[in-house]
Amino acid sequence: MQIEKKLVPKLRFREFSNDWERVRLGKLVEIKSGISPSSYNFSEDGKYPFIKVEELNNCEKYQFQSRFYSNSSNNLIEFNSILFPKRGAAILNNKIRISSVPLLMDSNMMALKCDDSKLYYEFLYYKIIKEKLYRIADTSTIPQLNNKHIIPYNLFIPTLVEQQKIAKFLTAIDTRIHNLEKKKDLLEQYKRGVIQKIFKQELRFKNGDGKDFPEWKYLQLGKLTTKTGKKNKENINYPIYSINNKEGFLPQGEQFDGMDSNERGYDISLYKVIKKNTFAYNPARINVGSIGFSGKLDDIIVSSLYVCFKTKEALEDRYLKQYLNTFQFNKDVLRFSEGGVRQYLFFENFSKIKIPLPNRMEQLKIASFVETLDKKIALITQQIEQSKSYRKALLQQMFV
DNA sequence: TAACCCGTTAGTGAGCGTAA
DNA sequence: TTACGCTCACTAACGGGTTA
Repeated sequence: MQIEKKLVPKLRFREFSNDWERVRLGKLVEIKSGISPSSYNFSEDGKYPFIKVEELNNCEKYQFQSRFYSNSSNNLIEFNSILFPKRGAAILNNKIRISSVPLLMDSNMMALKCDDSKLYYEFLYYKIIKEKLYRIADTSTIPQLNNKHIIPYNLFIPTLVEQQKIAKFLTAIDTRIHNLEKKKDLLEQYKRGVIQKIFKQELRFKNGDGKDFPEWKYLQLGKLTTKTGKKNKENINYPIYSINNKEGFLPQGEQFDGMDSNERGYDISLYKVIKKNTFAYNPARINVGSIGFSGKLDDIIVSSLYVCFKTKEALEDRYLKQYLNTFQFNKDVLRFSEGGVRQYLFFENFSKIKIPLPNRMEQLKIASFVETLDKKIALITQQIEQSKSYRKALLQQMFV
């Protein structure tokens, strides 16, 4: 006997009980593709924002920050349309947004305008987020989505009232995530401001007796650090690490598509061995923040091009770690970098950078203070992740 | 014939290797 | 140590072919 699949989601509001209806998406939406920017005359007083795939990275569900505006109403996308990329890797990243105003868009994007009497646009928005664009798209060469994928796509929908209720519930969770992200932004801004004040000595700590700490010295990093980086001459299979500008030290396999230099057949006997509590940076990338601190990582190796160093007794690692994130340090990196097409900061010039040096007790006070802010930021980040997991679970269970 | 599709090329950023 | 080139991933944009 064939058991008919019940057409209702696992998780549902109590007041609804009807089966969901199977429909073809093509019958409920108007599909629009964007067109090439060469078709528009952009001007500062243009009425309509022009959105490219790139803009989807830095915008929120409804908010866009366009760099281009045009008065052309050619191929205008109505507000409350669902926007997403139709070509390229952005499909894999599932970047879906809703237009809050009429706008223009690039040829690599697509928009769906719902028939409001049958399909609530925010319900469709969450449905596509749940289904994921790449599952609908062709992914043979460059991922792409066309009308042929949208028109025959079958989905199950409840009544309009239930659609709205589901969408509003999920929107409330999105709002919570948005507020937490805003809070995190503010805290990060505050941290930047406070760090600036501390290093300009507009804000000073007192010692345990409530008295002022001694005046700061200003010393070159060459006097406060020692270059390290013994070669892996014995060709030992130490774990191989990279350093990137977001996470610092990172297993190289994670940075490069699951393959590290050893697996690629490179000569790791030239690599440098990193011990605990060592700083390392890429001299061609330190200008974008590619510097890391090994902390508890011990006996790992990095590419021969990295500059590695340890701090001397007068300089606390925790203090230096915070100072490396300051505007002043980044400014000095640019000032002391050399080169033609590409800028480099090798140890010789790195050593010339002067940094403010409080006594060790004050360095630790400063580090502890900033680390407290870091902990708060980490806590909010964790709350954001939890909310996102909750949202993901709901998306799985509230749709058929 | 306009709209759509999609192959292709150019450009950019990030990270690393290696010859001189 | 230094400078350049390579690879990979990604986006922007053009433009010729196809389709409705």
